[in-house]
Amino acid sequence: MDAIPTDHGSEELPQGGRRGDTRARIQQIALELFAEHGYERTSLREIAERLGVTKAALYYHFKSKEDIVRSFTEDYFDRLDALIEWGQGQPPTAQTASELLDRYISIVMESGEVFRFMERNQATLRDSDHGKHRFTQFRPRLNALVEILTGPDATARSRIRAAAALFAASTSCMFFMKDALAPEADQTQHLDRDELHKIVLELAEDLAGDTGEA
Amino acid sequence: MDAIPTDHGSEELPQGGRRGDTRARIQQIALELFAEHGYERTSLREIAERLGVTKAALYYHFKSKEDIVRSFTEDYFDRLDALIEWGQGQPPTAQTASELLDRYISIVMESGEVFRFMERNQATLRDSDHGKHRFTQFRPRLNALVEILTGPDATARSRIRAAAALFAASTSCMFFMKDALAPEADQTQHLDRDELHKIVLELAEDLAGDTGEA
DNA sequence: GTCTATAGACGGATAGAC
DNA sequence: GTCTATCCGTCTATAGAC
Repeated sequence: MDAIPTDHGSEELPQGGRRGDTRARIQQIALELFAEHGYERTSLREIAERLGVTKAALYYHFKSKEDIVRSFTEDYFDRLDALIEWGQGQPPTAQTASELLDRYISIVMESGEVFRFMERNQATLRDSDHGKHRFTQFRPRLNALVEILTGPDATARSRIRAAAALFAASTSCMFFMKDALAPEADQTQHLDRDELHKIVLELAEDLAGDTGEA
Repeated sequence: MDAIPTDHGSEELPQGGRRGDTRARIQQIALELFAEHGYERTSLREIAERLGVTKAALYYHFKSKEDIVRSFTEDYFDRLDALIEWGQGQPPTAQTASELLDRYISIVMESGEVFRFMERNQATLRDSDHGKHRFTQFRPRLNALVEILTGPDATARSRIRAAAALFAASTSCMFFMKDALAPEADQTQHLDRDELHKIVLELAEDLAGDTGEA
């Protein structure tokens, strides 16, 4: 379902294909369990069990538990950094802002479970070893994105609104992509990804676009 | 700084008053560490150390580690439930929506570290024992708040915007209350609570207010 | 590539003295 | 109300056979 970066020559799994890449299966299961029950509450034994192997096998594919996390957050941050770099090279127009938000939403939606995992394990990520490296560093990236959206000399109000646009966009995507509204809700339940993307983009634009000059 | 519910007759600590209530001091330190380093990565030994007592002492005041968490989330959810109940008793007007958002923001801001803790430990809370009880249950409460904001027959778009308003409001409050914009930012840095409250309220109203009838 | 076995550490929690 | 001492479980990680 979600794009797990294979970071080495990956063949297509033939639809539910069991045999294939153990490494990818580890990532998939780990991500799922980390997101659902939390990083620390998910033991390697648990992951191994779900895969039908033993703990020791995991260590053949990853050098540590944290390394598993790195393997899928890495890709996400690479995309984000690419977006920032792109944004910094654009003229500071409203058009640029809209496109930035559009791309940002795409990244969040395509990252699928990865973003959900990060959202739900913030405390863990912030504290972990690789938190000191270049991953998990939300804050500087958020600031960079905000600056692209508002320009360098924006008021506090503008900055807050820009940040809120990003918060709202990503959180909404996460929340409405899987958990949906309510299990028993009757109405137009199946809003597909494109529909959701459109609604969220519009909402983010409303926030980031109003610079308070009225 | 933050309102830690003392849930028994609490006297005022005389300004930095060391001696007083050990129970309250445990809550304070625990909340701080849980929020900063994560619930699971914070051991009771660590908390005890910071207080200059031993682990065993903690068990005199709380029956378990999770019980410490319960002691400060309980109050937060009580306030939220009270807000929901209030909202459900109001006429479904734009005025009600604004006031709901206003009160919601107040709750988040006054909860201080508690909300931050919950945000950063979602995975843990969702999974924990008391997650099956009445705490940590964000989802049903969010749905209730959304329904008050939009009314029962709202479009998916309206609901998403209302939810986004709540997401954006709470996250913005958290983010800009302590971590501030950027450490080295030059401009109007010290926006006080009232100023922040106002900006966030306005932004939330913009989201929740536009029902797409234009 | 996967297994068995185990090291080595640390966690939450309790008993009972003071 | 706080301490010392300890139990027991689980965890990550590694060594080495197959």
